[in-house]
Amino acid sequence: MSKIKTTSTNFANKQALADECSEVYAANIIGGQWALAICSWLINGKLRFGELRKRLPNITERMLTLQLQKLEENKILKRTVYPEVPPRVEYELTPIGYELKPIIEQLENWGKKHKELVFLP
Amino acid sequence: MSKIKTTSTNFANKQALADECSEVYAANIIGGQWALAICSWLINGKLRFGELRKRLPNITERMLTLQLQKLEENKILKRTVYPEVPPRVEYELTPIGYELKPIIEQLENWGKKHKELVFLP
DNA sequence: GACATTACTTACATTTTATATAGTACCATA
DNA sequence: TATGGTACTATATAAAATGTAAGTAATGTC
Repeated sequence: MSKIKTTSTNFANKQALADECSEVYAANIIGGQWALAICSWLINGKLRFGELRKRLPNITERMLTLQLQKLEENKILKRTVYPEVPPRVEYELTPIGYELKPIIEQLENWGKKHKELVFLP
Repeated sequence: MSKIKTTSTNFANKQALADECSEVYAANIIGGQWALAICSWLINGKLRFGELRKRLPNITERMLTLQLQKLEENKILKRTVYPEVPPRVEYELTPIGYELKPIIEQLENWGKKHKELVFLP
């Protein structure tokens, strides 16, 4: 999809870190700008492309497509195409995708706590 | 520190998402290339600048500095300068920083599981 | 035959993030 | 006076991620 340079230092560093640090590896998978938000929505059940787009008001179709593709490649979600016109495509978390649920919940709690700490006197 | 354009669409989107999604907000804080790795090391106790650098073999001093500054700004870690020559600077997680521990552990477990799923037949 | 609908592609521009390389300040010690 | 160690800073460049705008395919309905 998007072209990454496998000869770059950045690529090498990312690989090396991900190899020895599973938490960094995990963060690389769900760390895209929209990836976590997409997963958060899908935890409540499958959604169509257009439904996701509505729930992420400012996302462009291109970005949504890219993020969904990346998540599909990483086996976080399953894409189902129905042979209809106009097309209908549904996205659903895989089992390993659903296992992100407790992590997302904890991130949410930590985030709320951090916000209070930082923004309130 | 690094200059972000507060007038960009990207910035606006990030803000909007982080505002309504605390998990995305959290991911933005610990999602830097090296940030999570730094936190992972500091969970075991305070470290000096040079010690961190040794533990992250490929990081440049500039990157380490930037990430540490960002983490300090976000109150994830505390920086202590000792008035000596040559200088000695220690970095230590704050209480809210230490609260990342269970998240990091879960991310690590999930990452390991995901690796098995993807890389083994 | 023109049009609407949905889920994408493609080409290109901009913004953000990361790396490379060189330099600085401080002062104790040689 | 020169050297060494530590934790940075400055500037330039490369790479990656994100955004903009336009198009495509398929087919049922008007």
